[in-house]
Amino acid sequence: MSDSLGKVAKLPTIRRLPVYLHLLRGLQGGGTERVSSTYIAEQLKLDAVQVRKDLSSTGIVGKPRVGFEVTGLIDAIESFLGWNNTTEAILIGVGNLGSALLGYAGFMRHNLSVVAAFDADPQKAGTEIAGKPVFPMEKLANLVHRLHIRICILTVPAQQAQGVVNLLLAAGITAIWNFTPVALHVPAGVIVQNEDLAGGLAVLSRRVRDAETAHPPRADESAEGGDDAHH
Amino acid sequence: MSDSLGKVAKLPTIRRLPVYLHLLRGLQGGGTERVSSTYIAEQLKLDAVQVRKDLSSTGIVGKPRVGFEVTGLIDAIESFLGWNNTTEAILIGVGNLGSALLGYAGFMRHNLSVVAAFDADPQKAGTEIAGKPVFPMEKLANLVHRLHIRICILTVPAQQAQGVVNLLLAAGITAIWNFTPVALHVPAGVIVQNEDLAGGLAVLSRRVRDAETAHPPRADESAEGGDDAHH
DNA sequence: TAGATTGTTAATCGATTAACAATC
DNA sequence: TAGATTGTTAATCGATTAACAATC
Repeated sequence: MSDSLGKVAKLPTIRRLPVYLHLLRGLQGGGTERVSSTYIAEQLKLDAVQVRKDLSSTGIVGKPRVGFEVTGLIDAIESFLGWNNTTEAILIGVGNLGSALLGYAGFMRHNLSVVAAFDADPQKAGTEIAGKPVFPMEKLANLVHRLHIRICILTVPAQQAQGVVNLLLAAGITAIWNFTPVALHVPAGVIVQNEDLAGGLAVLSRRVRDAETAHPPRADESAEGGDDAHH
Repeated sequence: MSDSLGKVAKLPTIRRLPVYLHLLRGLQGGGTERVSSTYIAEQLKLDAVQVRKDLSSTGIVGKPRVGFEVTGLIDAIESFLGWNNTTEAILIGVGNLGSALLGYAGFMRHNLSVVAAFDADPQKAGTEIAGKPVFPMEKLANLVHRLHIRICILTVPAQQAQGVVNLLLAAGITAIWNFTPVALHVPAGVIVQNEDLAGGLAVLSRRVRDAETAHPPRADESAEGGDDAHH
């Protein structure tokens, strides 16, 4: 039963699928009809075997000697991710990041549609951001029930994260895309997907620091570094 | 030499460090002086051994029976990530996401300071967003050189990504935090850190889809799904 | 001392990479 | 057919988890 809509795919594979999708859409726009795993691997700096394995987990099969049909691949990936039919979501916390995500065109291309936003600040209620209405928190439960919303994008300040999540759970939300740095407490069966910008920044910072240790910056800049980093 | 500022740490470990940091800062704010790996593991839903291994890669040592000093841990993690002295960066592409990141307070807490933004749209030049000046692309090379900037946050449309990266490379940028879905082409030695929102959304989408397959939604909503997902 | 906690070494698990058979 | 490409099975690599010794 769990295989009826595609094989089981590993998390790293799923993360790579949107990258394939982006490349394939470009090819499709340019009129290309078939593509080989070798070509995809070159373009994305991946291993060709990995590409084939990733693609095969969506259920698609290629033709030896020929490659894959671009359109078929796009359909397979979209279908595998559930991106072929629109899912509605709400967003909570209309600060900098929340406002940006409201206007982020990428979501619609991925068929996630944010239908409403909420904020604890009563000043924000009644306004619109990127064409999306902002409501006070009191309206949350009612709207979620009425529209059968299951997904919430969480962009509130860290201190309020768990409190808001409790409201979401009470309202019937079953999946949370969590942009806060908080480990949310939810009952079994509720999906929490942590989107950790700080984690990415940490990796970047460390790589920059490693590179500087290997090749120290020019002497005319020495005032900036080299002070207390040694423990 | 490569060990002088901490042991080598795996990428997953580095990604987790900011999560520890957030918890520890909360503890510090509450006046807690010491903490055990067991407690941290409970709070963050991690394995205690993993917590100890992660922490030990920053160079810190705990005391058996006692635990770790909160302040010492914070210092060790910040120092390990290079977050104890401010690094200056620029941002290119002041759209929705770019604007949000300009105002994203999280960066300052992590000691990355965005000093200027750039945009190809001449209408945006001369304005300020979140207190940060927006310049036309022509000023890029000059400012990067003058301020010895090495890090760039890239939030331009996908089509323009590689072209802008070429400008960045010419200007002397050596590290790019890439928010576009494009596999950037850079020479060896230049750091590219891909921050892939679509990847996170893909994982969320797939998990939601899996959950729905296991426990289908109520019958009164059947119009929404179950159409063409079967291959 | 006894007991709790750290830190390390070994075992397991999962993902990537390599080798190769299948096929158009 | 010959050759290129797919897809799978085995081997390697890396990260997590488990077992246990060290220590305050």
